Amino acid sequence: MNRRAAQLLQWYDDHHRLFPWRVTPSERARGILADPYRVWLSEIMLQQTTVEAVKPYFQAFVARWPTVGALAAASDDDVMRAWAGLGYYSRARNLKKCAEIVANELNGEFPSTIEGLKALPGIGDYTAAAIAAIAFDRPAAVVDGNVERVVTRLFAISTPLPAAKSEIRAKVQAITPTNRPGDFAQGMMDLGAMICTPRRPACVLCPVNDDCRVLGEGDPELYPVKAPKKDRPVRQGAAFVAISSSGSVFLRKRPASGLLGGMAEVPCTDWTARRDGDTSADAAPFPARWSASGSISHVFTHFELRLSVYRAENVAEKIADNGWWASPDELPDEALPTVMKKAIAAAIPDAFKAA
DNA sequence: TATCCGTGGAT
DNA sequence: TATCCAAGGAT
Repeated sequence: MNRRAAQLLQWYDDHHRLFPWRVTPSERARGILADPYRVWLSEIMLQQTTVEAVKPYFQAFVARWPTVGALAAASDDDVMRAWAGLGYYSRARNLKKCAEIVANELNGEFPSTIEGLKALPGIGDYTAAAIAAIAFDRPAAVVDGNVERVVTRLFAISTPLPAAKSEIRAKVQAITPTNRPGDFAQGMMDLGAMICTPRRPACVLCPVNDDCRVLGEGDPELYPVKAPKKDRPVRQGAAFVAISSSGSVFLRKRPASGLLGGMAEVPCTDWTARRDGDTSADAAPFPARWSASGSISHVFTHFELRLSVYRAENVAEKIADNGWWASPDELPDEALPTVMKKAIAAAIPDAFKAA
């Protein structure tokens, strides 16, 4: 084993983080293996998402659906409701598809190879390598944002991301040991999260600081070099919160693909970058006594949305038939993305407050 | 390769 | 307040 890997593994033994989905190094040494289902579920949830945000969702999912078979047997709507608030909802749609394939076509067993894993929906280069290494002890090159940062610093790779990805992957493959590749991968990610951080890295505590090119000759904070980001345009529209005489709110289901695909919404106008779009009550989906109820702003990855919110009370439930009416009790459990909860809260301030 | 796709916490 | 960014994938 190369010296970097040995030092990294020793550091991981001493300083690894504990997570509900993780098997500790000592457990692994005693022959306890990670459950591929839990590894897969956690890796999907952790894509572009912080550990603290994932923890309660992971616990709720494994409590409700302990096996891939149980998840495959769940309804699509139940899965989307359980995912609501975590973001990137295509992950939830692909999660369900993947569970069905594994449960129904693969005898309930996840593939152990990169190729087999990558063939499944929602599993790309990173996740395939992570599952192969962590759940099956395959010496796969696991490259996430943490590893990109660690490796560009270790080897002083100044090619901007994402062009540097292939170069980084080759370096990671070269230093990945055949013994304990899963612990090595998790150790590299822990190192990036705790020591080799984006700002003010704790190089004095780093187990491989004696072999880091950037630390010797430059400023680690300048790595990785990234391509410049695009600016974020503003779009605007109007949202309409219709309330029935019993206090229920009218909801619709969004189209299955695209932004917030398959999630619930209150009726909205188009979200347009144009400034001359109609965001008045005249744009309402059906006639009612609409009154202005403030506005909300929500930042997506590639645009900022400003919504004028209108509310109407005592709306006859028969007036709209392309959705459903959610009672105050049901509302918090609907598959509502955060932007929709904001819009509803602007019209009904206590809609999502604990009873 | 570039773009689309959420959310919330840290700085 | 503005920006970054966190265990990326699909197209």
